[in-house]
Amino acid sequence: SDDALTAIADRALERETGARGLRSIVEAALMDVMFELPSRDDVIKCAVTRDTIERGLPPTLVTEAPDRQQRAADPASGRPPYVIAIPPPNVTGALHMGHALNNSIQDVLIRWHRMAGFETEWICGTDHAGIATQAQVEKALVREGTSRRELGRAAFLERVWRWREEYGGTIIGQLRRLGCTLDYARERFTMDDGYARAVTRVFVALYERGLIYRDHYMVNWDPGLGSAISDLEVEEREVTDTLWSIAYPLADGAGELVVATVRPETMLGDTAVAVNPEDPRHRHLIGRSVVLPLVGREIPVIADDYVRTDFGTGCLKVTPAHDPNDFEIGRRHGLPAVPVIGEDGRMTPEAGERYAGLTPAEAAARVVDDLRAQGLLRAEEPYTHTVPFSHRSGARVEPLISLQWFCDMERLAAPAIEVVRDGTVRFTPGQWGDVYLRWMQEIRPWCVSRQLWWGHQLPVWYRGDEVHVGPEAPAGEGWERDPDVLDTWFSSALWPFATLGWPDETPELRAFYPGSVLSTARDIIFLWVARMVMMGLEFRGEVPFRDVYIHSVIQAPDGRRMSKSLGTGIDPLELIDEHGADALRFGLLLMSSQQDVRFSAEKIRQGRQLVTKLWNASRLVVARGGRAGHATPPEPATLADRWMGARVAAALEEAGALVAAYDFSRLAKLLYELVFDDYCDWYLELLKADEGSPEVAGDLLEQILALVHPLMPFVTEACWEGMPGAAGLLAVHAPPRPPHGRDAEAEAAIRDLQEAVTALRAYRNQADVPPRETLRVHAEDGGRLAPTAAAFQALARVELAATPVDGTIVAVPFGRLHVARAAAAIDMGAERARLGAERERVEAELRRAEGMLANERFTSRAPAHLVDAERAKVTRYTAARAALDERLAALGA
RNA sequence: GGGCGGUUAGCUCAGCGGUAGAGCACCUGCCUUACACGCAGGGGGCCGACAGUUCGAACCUGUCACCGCCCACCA
Repeated sequence: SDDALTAIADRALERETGARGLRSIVEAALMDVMFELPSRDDVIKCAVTRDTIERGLPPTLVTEAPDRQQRAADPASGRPPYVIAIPPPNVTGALHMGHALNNSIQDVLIRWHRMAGFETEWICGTDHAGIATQAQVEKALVREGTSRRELGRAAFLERVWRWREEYGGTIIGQLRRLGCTLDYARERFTMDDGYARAVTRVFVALYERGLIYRDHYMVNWDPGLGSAISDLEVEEREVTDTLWSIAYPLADGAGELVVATVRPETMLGDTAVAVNPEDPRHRHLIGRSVVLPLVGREIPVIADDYVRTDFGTGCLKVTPAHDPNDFEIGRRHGLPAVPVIGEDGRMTPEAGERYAGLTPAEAAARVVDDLRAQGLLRAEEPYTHTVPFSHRSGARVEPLISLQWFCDMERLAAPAIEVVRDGTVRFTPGQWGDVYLRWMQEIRPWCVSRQLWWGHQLPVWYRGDEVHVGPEAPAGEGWERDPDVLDTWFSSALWPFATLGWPDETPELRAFYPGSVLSTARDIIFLWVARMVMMGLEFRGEVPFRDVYIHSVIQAPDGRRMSKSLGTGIDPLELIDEHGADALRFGLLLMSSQQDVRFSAEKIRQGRQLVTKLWNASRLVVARGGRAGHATPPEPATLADRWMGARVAAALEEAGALVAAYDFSRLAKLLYELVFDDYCDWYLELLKADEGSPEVAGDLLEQILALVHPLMPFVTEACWEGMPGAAGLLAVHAPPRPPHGRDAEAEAAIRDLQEAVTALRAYRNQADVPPRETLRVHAEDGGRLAPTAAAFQALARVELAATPVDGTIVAVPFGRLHVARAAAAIDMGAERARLGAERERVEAELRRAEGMLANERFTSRAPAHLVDAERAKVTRYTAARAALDERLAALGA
């Protein structure tokens, strides 16, 4: 391991000193390499259970990733670095399945590009998660019999910081267990000093550019939280309420108007009744007034297009203080707003003595009672509609007018729309780009202030009517800082550049902005992705990333959402304990898709099977004398070598395309098949039959390990370490090199071999021939099996006879195999039925193909190669049918 | 109310215009000295319904039926 360290240090020195003068990076990298890189034993720490030792099974790999990612970039290439900023997990959070999938994906991308020679940077860090964290600490305080208010702001914040020290960041350790090669050395936190500086700078700049302003406006008030929340934090839920019809007497005593409402308590704040100007039923009332029951206030009847004539009575009570629509109507007509529900979620004194202090629900009941007593209730009926609830606290959102800070989004959105339209930023799958655009085009102001303590306090000071926005209080006495903090997403929006030292022009910022890819779940496209694009463009003049990959959502096995509260969550850490991190990573990637998928434990088990397979295959190859570290690919000695080399080369090419397309499910599948089907089931079997050379087997294993490594870093690293000739970490291995290109001759020969071996195995099963029994076979094959005759005899356990033998005919696409075994051993009836069915299938296909060829419209219109394909099929099926006829005849049919 | 996605083998999912695929589960053989967390062989599907386009449709178009998600200020 000392050699490895030295080599890495040497390479780092050489590399970094040439790298665009990034002095601080050079020093940091060298320090890490020299003093902090764990030894190989730490990197590949294998927890070997008693069971695995006793049974000789492979180790269960549950280790942690290296502390420091290795940069293997070639600065001479001039390629831009490959950069991903992790979606910062909540500092107090625990790793869940979404994190596990998303970070597996990112690690594949990072490792893949690192091995491909890119300089890579995977920005690491956590989010302070204002509301979630504050809520957790508050809960703890309640258990201790105290509260946030009791402690006071300063003591409370101190407490949160301590909480963070104690419980925060465990998720980062969990990412290590997953094997993620983040840049742990440069871990950031959205509340660290440098980051706070960036947040302040952005707020002040946006204020100075006129994009941030303070206003009395209708906000979503979360009474549970005691704070305003943004539109995106509101969730509409269907609720069945009662729709009450209430009579409002006309002020002149000439009758009444009837309005309908599900919130009778808000009538206390009504300042008008609106009707549609086109409505003949009510037109004559416009400009007159009604007396608001229970209150006695005289309010006008106004005309507004917003009122529907086909709903309810056509009369709308207008409560500008507590309904977003009414708020707009109020602004249009200059109506006063009478707030009757306060920020504490209770009725205000303005609601009247009789109602003040009640909850809205209590007030509603009392209002209804009172109206009924006065004979003003006209009707009540059940009514199902959607009602806003807080995503955060679960409380029913109370729309009310409040003085808050807003960010005007329209100007910021314009260029962010453009970059997605013109493809500068590309979503995968592409449909999410449309979703993004639709939202951006109808973007509304963002309420960025929160009435919380944990977060970035607004850089705003007040003195009387004076307002100062800036990093510090202005000179002079009496300035008080705004107690509110910023929406957590405000700071998250700066993540791609604030983590790199902005607003300073640091070397990291110059080197690693803009990033390459953002990988995330779709639920934060608006909350986070869109805002990063806007802020990146506004403050760096460049998009923060070129590609946005939206991964699938993994649901519980029963199709419900995976969530702790539903009890449907599955803990990825337990899966790591049970199957190892590689198995989890692989399984999740295999599951992932363009659409939502249900979690299936089988996929994780499949991952584990691949781990085991690689381990066992490595043992075999090493035992046979295979080694790693060939400077140039060893010359293939056999057809099997050539064939397998071609398979690896093909897989390599395909894998590259799949990574580029973010198709991780297919990538996982491709590698699984390469290892199981091609390398183990065929090539290693051929190797055992001395039809492959250990030199090539070792080299191919090395390439396969390198290819699989981004998905399964632990087992591949362990296998690699066990190979003679292996030096250094596989993680910084050169990219897998295609051993040889296509090899038509070898591929054809091995295909013939596979067909013959498979046909004989099938025959053996049907004819109930013991696997150990060697069969005498005469091949009528036009010499097709000659190049692989020895392999054929070994794998099919046959002895080739030069002269014809009597017995059974086994058909292969290129001829017939005569097996010297009496057909009597076979269940004649069953065999005849089976062959008959097979013949029928072939016959049907033949008829279909002939039918197509007989159709003049097909032969004249379809592309030539498809017509040729059909002709070839006819030839093939005719031959197959003849062979089947022959076998049926031999059976005496 | 608007939009998006889904409906394919018992289960979880691929395939998206030219003979229906994988893994798991199932059945039958094998402890073949890398691996029984394995190997070999096999059974199983009118591709949600209906109509249309096409020489040809699981795949394209339309309608419908369920299921899921997102957006939305009709009291």
